[in-house]
Amino acid sequence: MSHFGRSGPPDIKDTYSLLVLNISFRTTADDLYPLFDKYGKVVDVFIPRDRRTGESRGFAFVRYKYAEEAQKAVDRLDGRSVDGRNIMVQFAKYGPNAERIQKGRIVEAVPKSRGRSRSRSPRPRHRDDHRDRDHRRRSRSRSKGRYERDRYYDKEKDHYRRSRSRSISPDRGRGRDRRRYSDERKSRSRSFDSASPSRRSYSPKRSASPRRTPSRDASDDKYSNGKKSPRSQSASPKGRDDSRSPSPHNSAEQD
DNA sequence: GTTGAGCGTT
Repeated sequence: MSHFGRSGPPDIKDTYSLLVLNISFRTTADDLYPLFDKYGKVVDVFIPRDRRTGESRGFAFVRYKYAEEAQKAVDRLDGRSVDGRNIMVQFAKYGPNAERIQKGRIVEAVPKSRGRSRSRSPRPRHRDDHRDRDHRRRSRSRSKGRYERDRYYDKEKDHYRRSRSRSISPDRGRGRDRRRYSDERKSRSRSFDSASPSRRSYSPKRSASPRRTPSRDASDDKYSNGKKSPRSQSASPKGRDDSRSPSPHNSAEQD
């Protein structure tokens, strides 16, 4: 039973989710499970991964069966050195089962009886200040470089859109690409053909121009969510590439 | 090979 989150949340009825932050990017659920399981009954361990790269986002969710055990793990593992990084363990708040928190005001934390009378690390937490959660997932990291690049294309986006609106219809370009990449779509990411400068035959000067509109971006994300990223996202990084290369054609990358 | 504030999936 090392596959957590493989089939979604197993049983979230009386479990308490803990948020583990500051973990290594290569830390897996199997690495955290034995660590947290020592302090209590761990029901599930889930590590969110990036949709595009599939890399770990640097935090995990450990679900305990009892709040007291969870609190104990928080107190014991909080600030602990894991994989060379000192992790931060705290109770999850914005989780899917956050309703119980506001309803019963349980806060998923231990009752006032125990309270956090033990010892708490006075770490500076400016999380409440940054309420823009949507901003964090975009510029989570080195993505900032892309962010600036997107802004740069933003001004050209309008010009680019006008050009192709009166000259080339989107259906024409897509129809051709879709026909050619019929078999590539299965193995290749859709982001590639959009970001490939060589693919833009009708606008070689502009080169890479994702021209991402909010609506398009949302749709694109949904597609990636439902079909493009079915890979396992749990403690099994072993067979992540085995199920994504059914094409015997090695020239799929070359045009 | 990179990054480091944060809150999650079938």
